[in-house]
Amino acid sequence: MDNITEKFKALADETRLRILNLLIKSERNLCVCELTDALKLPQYHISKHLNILRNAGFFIPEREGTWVYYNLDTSDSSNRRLFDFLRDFLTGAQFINDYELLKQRLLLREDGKCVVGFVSEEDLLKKIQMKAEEV
Amino acid sequence: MDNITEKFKALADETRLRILNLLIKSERNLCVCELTDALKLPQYHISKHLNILRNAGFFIPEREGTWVYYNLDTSDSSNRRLFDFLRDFLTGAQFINDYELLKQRLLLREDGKCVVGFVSEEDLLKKIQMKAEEV
DNA sequence: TATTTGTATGCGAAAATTAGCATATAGAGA
DNA sequence: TCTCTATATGCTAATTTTCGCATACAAATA
Repeated sequence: MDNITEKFKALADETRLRILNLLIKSERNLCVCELTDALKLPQYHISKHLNILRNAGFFIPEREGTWVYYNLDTSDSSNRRLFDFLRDFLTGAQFINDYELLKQRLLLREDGKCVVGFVSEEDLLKKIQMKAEEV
Repeated sequence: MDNITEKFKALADETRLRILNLLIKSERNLCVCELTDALKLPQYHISKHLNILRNAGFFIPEREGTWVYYNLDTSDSSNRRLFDFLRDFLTGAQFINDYELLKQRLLLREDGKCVVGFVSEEDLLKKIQMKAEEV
């Protein structure tokens, strides 16, 4: 299969576009549990789609302890162009909502790192409030 | 399904990328028999994929007698961006070969219109030669 | 109206993809 | 070493997509 065909096949799935949406808009690496919480899908579901995107050459994961962070691979110029292209088109309500939830979830990071595991949406607000009170 | 997801699904097939490749590079409308001959696939195969691309909003067909010409819809700005993007990435050997064959096939046009039906690759050279001798 | 030709489509089989569940792996810490 | 937590994967069923064939449709021509 042609390389570009494989890339487009990787893009032809709503979950995978939702994952890329979060990585593109947040402009930072994200760990699996953050993605899982933001998209509210089973963790194995996220892991599998991440693997498909990785095979298509969109990113290389980095392990840090038990956490694995996914970064967009912007060293490749065709990837950069594709991500720029995507950024302007991931405008649907779903994509916006996902990113809003992710931004909340990222408030729980400490020193730029994820320090909690899976957090349900209802626990998220409580934790954020607790964190705010700590300071 | 999100609109952009549908567009990417439409792009996630080698035959459909090969069709778009021909329309993008030739920068002109193409009829079904020209596409069929250039890609050397069954006519029903081409028609079905054309239909999928049409539903994704990439073009609107125009009938002229029994012929149907497919044009890229460049009135839509997101389409234009997408086609520009694609042009630079449809560089595989298959895409180049397809376009070379199409260029040959287009030599049989008269007054910018397709006037023959299906032509096998071996008949193509003969017809081109006959045409050259006519003049 | 009958025929020819270019194009489109209905339908079942085959192939590819995705979802769901259970479970495995990897690393940190007790 | 045992446990806990974050992540990955094997397997099967379900869903979706594609293929292949036959045939239908549309327009031109006789």
